[in-house]
Amino acid sequence: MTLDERKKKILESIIRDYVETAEPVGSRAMVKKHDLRISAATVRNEMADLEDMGYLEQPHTSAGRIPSERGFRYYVDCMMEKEPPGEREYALLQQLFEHNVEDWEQVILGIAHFLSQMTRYASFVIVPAAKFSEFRNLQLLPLDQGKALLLLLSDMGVIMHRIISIPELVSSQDLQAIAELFNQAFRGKRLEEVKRSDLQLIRESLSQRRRIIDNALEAIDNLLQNSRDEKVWVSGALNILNEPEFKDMEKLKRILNVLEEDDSLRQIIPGELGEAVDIKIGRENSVEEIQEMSLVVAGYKSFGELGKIGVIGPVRMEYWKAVGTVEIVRDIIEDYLKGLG
Amino acid sequence: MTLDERKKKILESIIRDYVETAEPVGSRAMVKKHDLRISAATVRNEMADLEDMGYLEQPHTSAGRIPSERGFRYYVDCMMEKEPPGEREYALLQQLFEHNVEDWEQVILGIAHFLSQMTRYASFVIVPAAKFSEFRNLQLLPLDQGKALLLLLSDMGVIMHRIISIPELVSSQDLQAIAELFNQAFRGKRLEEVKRSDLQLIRESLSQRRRIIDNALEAIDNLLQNSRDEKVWVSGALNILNEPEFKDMEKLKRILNVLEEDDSLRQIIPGELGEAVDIKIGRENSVEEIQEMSLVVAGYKSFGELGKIGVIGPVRMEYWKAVGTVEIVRDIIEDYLKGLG
DNA sequence: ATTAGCACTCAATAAGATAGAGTGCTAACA
DNA sequence: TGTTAGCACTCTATCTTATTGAGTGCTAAT
Repeated sequence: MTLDERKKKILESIIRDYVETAEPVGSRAMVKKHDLRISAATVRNEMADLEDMGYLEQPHTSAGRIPSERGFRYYVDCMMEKEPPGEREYALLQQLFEHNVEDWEQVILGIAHFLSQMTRYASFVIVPAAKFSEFRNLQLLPLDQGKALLLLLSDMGVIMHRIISIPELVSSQDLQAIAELFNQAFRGKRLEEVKRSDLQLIRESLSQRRRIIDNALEAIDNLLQNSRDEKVWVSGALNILNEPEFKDMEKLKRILNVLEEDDSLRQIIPGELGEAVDIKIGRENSVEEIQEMSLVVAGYKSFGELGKIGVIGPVRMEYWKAVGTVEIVRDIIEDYLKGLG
Repeated sequence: MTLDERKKKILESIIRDYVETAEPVGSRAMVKKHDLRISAATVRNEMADLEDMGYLEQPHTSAGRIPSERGFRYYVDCMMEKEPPGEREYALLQQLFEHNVEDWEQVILGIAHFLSQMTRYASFVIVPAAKFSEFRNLQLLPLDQGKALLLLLSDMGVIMHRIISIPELVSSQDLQAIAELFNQAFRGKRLEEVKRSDLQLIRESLSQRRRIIDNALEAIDNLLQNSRDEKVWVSGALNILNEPEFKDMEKLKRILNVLEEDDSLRQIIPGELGEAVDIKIGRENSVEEIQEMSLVVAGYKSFGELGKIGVIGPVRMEYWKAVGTVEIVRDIIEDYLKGLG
């Protein structure tokens, strides 16, 4: 289904006006604003056509037109030119790396935060689950008075550190020996492959020093159970307070609650992502609570796994800006992570 | 200024009704509800007195009365009996410690989260700045391919871990020697006392292996600069969406924004705290944006420093519940932290 | 194919009417 | 002297009714 140039022009004008004002767009006002060289009556005819085709809709008979979700979809697929962020924003984004003090998760979080500020929509990041990363190294370091630091490293960096208690009389060599046991058993394995039965095996193979082993095992076991899932972060959720479509308190509550709950978000964000930025408009989302919102998501490679970053905003979204910005941010993250390897 | 029994009873009734309904309380309805054994007319007289004394106010001449901030203050100071959480909640709270996998900051965060669920207000925690903790141990562990793990421990646990790059040909003994240098210089010092000049000193005293030292120093220096401040966490901020006094969107925005910004919160929460739970009602708060809210805060001892935990809600707050709950939660946190030592 | 003109529609706003909860005051009562 | 019933009055919230104005669809002329 392809539209002639004039219809396209009109659809685009309506979309841009509507995105800006959140009000239905009338024929007269539109002709004036964009000074198209046709009359309002002609525009009305074209609008009626576009409505028949399903690209526009009318809140009520005597109101202007607003783009339907299908209208947005057509625009996004066939007409949109993405708009990368300006020089100034780009420079600010780069600055985030100058004081590179944080660990990489923190850096990505910072980037996501900035993404929400640039777009004025809520942003989210999904960091792949640590369970997919590769076991590198387990360390047991003696601390004072019957305590030791258990340290677990994978190719993603430090995955866990926890202070465990040990008998008073264990030597640092003993600890190293125990750690070595873990290392031999697990080196190169993915964390998800480390099963409880493996843990059990180690326990049995080394029955002396049982207390240390037990404590270490318990910590690791807990880690494996609790960190199975990828991490989800949202920032700038309050941006939706500025959108007129959410002036209704009930709607607002529903949506903010969804944005606050990790589990809901995991469901919302598409599982598979291609190279290109993915857009879900309104009811294209399967989760009911956010069928009045749109998603713009990009995937990034993180230690061989798929991470995700994007924004979530009203259907009446500046897709051109959102797509341009998310894309750049994705590229920057990938570059950064590549630099870490 | 003390009130006779009847006035107290009336003030309390008004407060409880108003807290529950958020509506002005009229004489007739009140007499019926609480079946006081006096007539509405008498109550009206008493109300007029209480209004003269400044404990009640009238939104407009023909409305009922609502408690003034001073009224709440009187109630809180002279009449209130705090109400600890029920058995069931207490049990749930205890459960939080069963799967004690997290590090202690995470545990405290979990407790604060639970606090917001119990009270239905926003809760906050302030964790004292790491700069006050005592340097214990610096470790440099070799990883693969020109990388090492820098680990900084204080009495508060692991303060920092960061992967730094090192020349390919450094032995594990070399790393240990370097770490030992830091340890001798800093052991027992408070982090806040470690000055840049000290760092400089180490750098000069060991000019070979400069690259490792430089990288380590930079990481530490960054840490010292960036972790100066205490950490603030808020949870359950969305609870205020349920309060009728914040149905106005502008008010809501202002308040949620304050709750989201660490710096604003730091200003809001009183710096000094005694043994008892501290209550700030409405305009007793100095920060303008939250002068329609009340604070209930308790301090807890954390590694010798003062941490804070509490709730923030509308002036029309169930102070009795809030105080009871915050107090219990504070005690539980202190017990927990004591157990860590 | 385009456009001017006109009757019609409908939400949003304003203006007026009503109801109801609550007060303050007065006078009677224990 | 403290308490209470009664009553006139006040004021908001709500409901009704008009009015306005932006916008449409249709028809006829260009």
